[in-house]
Amino acid sequence: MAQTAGNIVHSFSPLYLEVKRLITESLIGGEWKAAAALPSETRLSQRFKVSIGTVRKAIDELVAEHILVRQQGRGTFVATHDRRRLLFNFFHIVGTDGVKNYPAVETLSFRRSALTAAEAAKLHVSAKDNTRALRIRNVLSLEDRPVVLDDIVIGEHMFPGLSADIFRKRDNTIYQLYQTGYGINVVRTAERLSATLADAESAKILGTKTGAPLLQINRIAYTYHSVPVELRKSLVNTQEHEYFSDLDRPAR
Amino acid sequence: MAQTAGNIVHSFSPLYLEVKRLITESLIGGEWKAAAALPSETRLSQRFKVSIGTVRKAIDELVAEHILVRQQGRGTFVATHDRRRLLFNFFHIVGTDGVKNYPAVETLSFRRSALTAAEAAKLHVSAKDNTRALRIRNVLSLEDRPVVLDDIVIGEHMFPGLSADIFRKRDNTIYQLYQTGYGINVVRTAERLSATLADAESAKILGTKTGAPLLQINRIAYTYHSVPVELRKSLVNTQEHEYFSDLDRPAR
DNA sequence: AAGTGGTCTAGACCACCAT
DNA sequence: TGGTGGTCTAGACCACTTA
Repeated sequence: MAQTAGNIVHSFSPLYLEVKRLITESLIGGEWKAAAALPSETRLSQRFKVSIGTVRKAIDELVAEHILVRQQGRGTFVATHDRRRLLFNFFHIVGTDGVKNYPAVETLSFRRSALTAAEAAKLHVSAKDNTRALRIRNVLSLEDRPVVLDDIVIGEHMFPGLSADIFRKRDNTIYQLYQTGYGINVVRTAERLSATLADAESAKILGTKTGAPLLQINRIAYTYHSVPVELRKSLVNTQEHEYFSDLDRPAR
Repeated sequence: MAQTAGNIVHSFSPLYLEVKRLITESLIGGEWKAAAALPSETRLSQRFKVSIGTVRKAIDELVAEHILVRQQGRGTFVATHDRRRLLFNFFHIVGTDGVKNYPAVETLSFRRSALTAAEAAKLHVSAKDNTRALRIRNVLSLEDRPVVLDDIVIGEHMFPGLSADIFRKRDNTIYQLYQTGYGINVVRTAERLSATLADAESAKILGTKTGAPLLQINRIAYTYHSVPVELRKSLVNTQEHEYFSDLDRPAR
């Protein structure tokens, strides 16, 4: 990394991406935990032996990806999965009137069982690892009415010791628990949506009728390097709520 | 704009945002048409009497918003609404297997009628303007099978002279027609999704049964300064296709 | 007052494209 | 070869937060 202008080794990639990679690796390694301040840009530029502008460009990208948060005058921090971030980045349900609210989560069940072959493939778990699945079913309510039925599947190996008790007693978001309890930072999700009909069970839970139309969301949540962490199937009663997709940058 | 470091007037906003604003106004004014090259960054920096870095920062944002496209060694261009961009930025339907294809569009009807009060409000049209609506119904097919039923509503005043003939005979995307034919550049959309049931008419068009679950997408398309341009209601048969929402940056 | 991020400048050089 | 965008540096100064 001891490169100056006119002396770029350039095996392949620009310096700032290399710096970004190093910062990312430190994040993965746990050098800076959730909500912690990174060293100042000046210090980072000394550490990596690059100019401050190069550090800024690396951090720019991590901020754009919502992995880091800058606060002028205070510092640069590891983004946390608090309620605010959930609402802005990971929870895409709003009232038909456009109002966004934080959902109340009730855990209906917490079970362990085998991963199916399809699940193992999506979670990049080798079938011969015999990894088991944690299966968590939650109901999300808005204004005291059930709106979303979530079925979460995570690999047991990534969350050693996670129990129903720990899960229920967390005092923040689920991804916050992943982040602070297991060092797993969800940085991106991919979702596929379709329309389906409520079966008897989901209809009952969501307070609607069998055969009512439901929005189905299949989500894969990823941590750094696009490593899959969680599968989640959501069934949404869209009678009074909708899924919004404003493709980033809400206010321009 | 004759500001140098240490002599910033700073009524309120940073220089690069002012430059961005000026570039945007030139885009709105039609100084650079679709696919046209902007002046080089050097020339722009001379024109605005700022450093090249400041111009770059302004353009950075416009590129992030997909309004401009940079090509190293060639120049910076006004992004066009070609099929490629449609597929990556505005068409969110993929096969259940994840395959993305460009849809074939068939126009079922092209009508003129009054705007409803709700539509006028969403299009920021004053009720007393008596603006009429163009209502266009399209079926989008993938692999020769109908998948999406689109109902488009646009204000007649923004598209003077647009006829069914012109609409049908365009040889590119619909937003391309807006852009090159009427100088209206769609730069952003907001979508709200819900699940619904097919009525007899939509079921027939989409080749499914009455009462089948359909994904409904209500879109508002905006041009610069968040001015609404188009309302679009899409009904999607999600038997073999899905809506994807990968929140920007697909590959990280 | 000291420290942090944010803006702006100026200049050198690299990577890529068209001719 | 000349022009374009892309990277990197160095330094000055502004805006904001904390103490």
